[in-house]
Amino acid sequence: MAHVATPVPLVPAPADASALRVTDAASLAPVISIRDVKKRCQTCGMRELCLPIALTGDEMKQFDALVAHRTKLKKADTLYRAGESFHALYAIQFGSLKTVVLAEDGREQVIGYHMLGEIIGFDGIDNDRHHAAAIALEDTEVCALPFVSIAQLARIMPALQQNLHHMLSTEHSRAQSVMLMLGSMHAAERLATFLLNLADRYRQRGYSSTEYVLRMTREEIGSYLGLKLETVSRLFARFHQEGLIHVQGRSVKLLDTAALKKITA
Amino acid sequence: MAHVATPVPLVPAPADASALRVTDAASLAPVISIRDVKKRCQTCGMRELCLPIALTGDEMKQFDALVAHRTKLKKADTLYRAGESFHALYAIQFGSLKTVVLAEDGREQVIGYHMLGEIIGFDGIDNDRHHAAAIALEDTEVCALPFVSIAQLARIMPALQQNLHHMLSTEHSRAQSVMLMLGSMHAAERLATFLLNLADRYRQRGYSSTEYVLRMTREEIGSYLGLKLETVSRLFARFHQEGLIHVQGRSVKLLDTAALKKITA
DNA sequence: CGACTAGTTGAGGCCAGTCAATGTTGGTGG
DNA sequence: CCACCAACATTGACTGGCCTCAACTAGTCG
Repeated sequence: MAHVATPVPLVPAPADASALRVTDAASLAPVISIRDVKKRCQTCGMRELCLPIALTGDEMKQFDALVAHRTKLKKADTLYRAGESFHALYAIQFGSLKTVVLAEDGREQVIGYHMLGEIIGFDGIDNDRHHAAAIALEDTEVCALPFVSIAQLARIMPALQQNLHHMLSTEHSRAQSVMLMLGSMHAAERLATFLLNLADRYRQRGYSSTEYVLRMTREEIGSYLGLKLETVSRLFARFHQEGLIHVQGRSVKLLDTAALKKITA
Repeated sequence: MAHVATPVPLVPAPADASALRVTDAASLAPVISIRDVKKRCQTCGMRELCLPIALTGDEMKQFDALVAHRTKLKKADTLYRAGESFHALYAIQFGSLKTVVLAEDGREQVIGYHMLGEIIGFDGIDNDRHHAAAIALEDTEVCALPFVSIAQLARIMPALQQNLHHMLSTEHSRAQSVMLMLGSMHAAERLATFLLNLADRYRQRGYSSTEYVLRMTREEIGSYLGLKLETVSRLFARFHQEGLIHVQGRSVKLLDTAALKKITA
């Protein structure tokens, strides 16, 4: 069963006064000295995609200082649950997560698939509680960025403010695209859109855009696309047969992206 | 046919130097003096729901000063189109608008229905272009809030910054709910959810929550809900027959909200 | 008054869902 | 290392909900 991740301090927290309680959520709060966090934004491979893009060296240092801690998640671990109090955004260092919302009757729907370099948690800002839950799909590591600190820093650092606005807006645009997909596309169009979208995001990250490994089960993909797992499975088979892709379990190879693109339009 | 609205200055713009070109989009830019805008935030009935909530009197004045102009829209007028350059958010004074996104093949999907007191335009922040179009569903009036000014003011006015973040996040949460609806609900559940959502929003605005007039056609409602207009029409008839609602064209009266709520879950 | 748009209602078809059986994969412990 | 098990995936047969097509009505505006 999935359990809540207990953030692992990279270095044992010292017992002296420099130890700082970063958050108020007792169950999640690690006692950890900020000075002891080893990895820094300056050396982070993801900084090009993260909040501090376009910051000067000095600004970067200030931003770096507010990173509360890094959290390691194992597969199926929960980063935050729906209804849980919000205090931080999370930058994904590596790995991937899904975000899910629950209907009142218990049905759940995957509404997001997030990979390294992306920032999640925006849904908690408006009423200090998360609407969705975030669950790791594999071994994953995230940086916790306390939101009050970000907001504070954004006031004196226009570039950071702009980045924050951009990220919030990008999330919104992404959501709009998903709505378009769910509202007006057929099953095959949805899957093709999904496969091409993944290809694009892997390409942006310097990975192969034609060959990748899915991190979600057929059921999770189906949930994200508003389809049943059997439908997803059948579509994979059909695309494979038609020579558009090669599928072997979760390994996917796009063979004819032009044809896939044609399906989406 | 829908045509782009030409914002009507409330007072003829003077020809002197105080005339200020508020925007660069030539076709949309009204030449209007900021000093001549009559209505102020202080006297606006919508200020409780708008960006300046919780601002002090002095802060409110500063915010008020940045409101570039008010725009009057007739039914079917376009406030902004997809692809158009972004420069302002819009606060809806009265009336309502739909937001629509277009797929590459020309299909369009309604992704939002916005009423007085709401702020739209957030989708343009990330790459300075709007992703969706906003179209008036009736005679409507909006305040244009230049985004650079808002951002600037937010840096020195934490309450405004917080409001801005909240609004962006609320939009995100709303989008998540729509995704849940489109991805995992049946036709009847979707319509019931829609009707109850409208009831709630009218209630928040001090209107009747059990009796209201729809501003959208069956086709637009269907597009928003991912259904065809015939399906929407049939569902209205069914709900009516079952005594859940009373429908007469676009006038709706909710008779059994408990039963409607039950349908959604 | 005619033309047009919006809405209703019916008949029939198809796409995706449901139910069910079987195959495959990956992790765990003997 | 292999056997076992559970989770994941595939495939087939059938069903049903929503879409499509179509005819008709009601209301609106020039």
